[in-house]
Amino acid sequence: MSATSKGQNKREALVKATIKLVNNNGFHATPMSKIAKMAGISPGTIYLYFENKQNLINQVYIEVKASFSDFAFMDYEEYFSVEKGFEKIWKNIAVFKLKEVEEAMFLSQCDNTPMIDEPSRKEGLKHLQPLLDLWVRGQNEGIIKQVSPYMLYAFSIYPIAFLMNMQQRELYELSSTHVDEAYKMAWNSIKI
Amino acid sequence: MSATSKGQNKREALVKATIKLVNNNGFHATPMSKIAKMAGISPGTIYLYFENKQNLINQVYIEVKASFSDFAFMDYEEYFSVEKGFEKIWKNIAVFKLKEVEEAMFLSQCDNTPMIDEPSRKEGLKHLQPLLDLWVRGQNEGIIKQVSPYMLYAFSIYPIAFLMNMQQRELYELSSTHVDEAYKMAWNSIKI
DNA sequence: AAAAAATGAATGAACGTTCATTTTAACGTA
DNA sequence: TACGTTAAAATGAACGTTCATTCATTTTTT
Repeated sequence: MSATSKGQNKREALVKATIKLVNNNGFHATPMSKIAKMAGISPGTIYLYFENKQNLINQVYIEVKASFSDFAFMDYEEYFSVEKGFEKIWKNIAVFKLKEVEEAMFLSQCDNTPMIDEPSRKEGLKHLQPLLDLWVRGQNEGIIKQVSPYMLYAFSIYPIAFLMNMQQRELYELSSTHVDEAYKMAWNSIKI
Repeated sequence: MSATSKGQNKREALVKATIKLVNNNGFHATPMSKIAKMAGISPGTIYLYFENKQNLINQVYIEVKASFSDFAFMDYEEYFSVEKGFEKIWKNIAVFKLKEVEEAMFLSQCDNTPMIDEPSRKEGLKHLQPLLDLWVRGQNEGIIKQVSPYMLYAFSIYPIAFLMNMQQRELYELSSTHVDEAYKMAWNSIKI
């Protein structure tokens, strides 16, 4: 095995361990030593891949956010109708949040916490453009409500995070019927 | 000034300081010494009011949650029509989240973080019953969608937290027009 | 003068980070 | 292939700092 691919493995292991431990304990309550142990390497080795703890968390955030965005626009094409396009993206996001729970919870924690620095936050926001574009198109076609994209996001996408949270705390079971219900409510809240 | 009321003041100062510092730095990155300093007392004195740091944060969470709930049901009466009742509660919550930003951000961080222990989380959840009751009544009257209260909450109440977040990060300005828009979207998403 | 409240220096444990040392991989030569 | 040499990667004990918590002492109240 080449040094590079071995390096990739350790980096990957570090990222995975960070996500899991931060989910369970929070950023400042997960020591580098534990991250190292869970990744199966020595504490010192972390610093071959990341500058320091803050940099580690920022990088992990950016990467998870990117992977989320990739997932969100999987199989989405710009020539889709506004309604079909939205359905595709919404359901992608729902699948991600309900199946990739570790990553989704990690993002949710990062987004509601001062643990990520501002540049990395900005970096993570870049990828959502296609959805914004879709909404503008929908507004031009008279299909989507003429309100700020923040409003559209708040009422159609953001609720998924809450459902994920409840599902995770085992307060609520989201069957595929429920997901369909939820999608209808989401679409209903943004369509004219 | 009596010893009791002085004690209350110190306790209050501690609670306020905790909220502010945890908002800015996160739970584990706010030392007891800083909380004490901001509250204008000595570190040791904290332990006259709270068992330890975990207990402090749990208590603050429970109290802020209670104050949020009180605010949510201010001027609400059970004899209100479902629509009027929901509007009252929704707008109360909106005012709280947009005006009492410190407390709202604190709750948002607590709810997305492992910093609060499970019993305190449960404790904080108790107060929302009147809203659930209202929804059940609305469902019986055929006004409110026949879906889980989690779903109703996700699509009508939870979005306010996102708008608060954006407002706080100065990415979005929520005028009273926007609040009305948002209310209509919320009502629209739960009514049949 | 006694009791209650508050103090803040001291304690010991935990953590992020470093770096001298060891281990592993890569390469060149015969 | 086998061996010796060099470079790269990884290690983990040690360092310095920070922090939650305690308690002997001081200050305030009764």
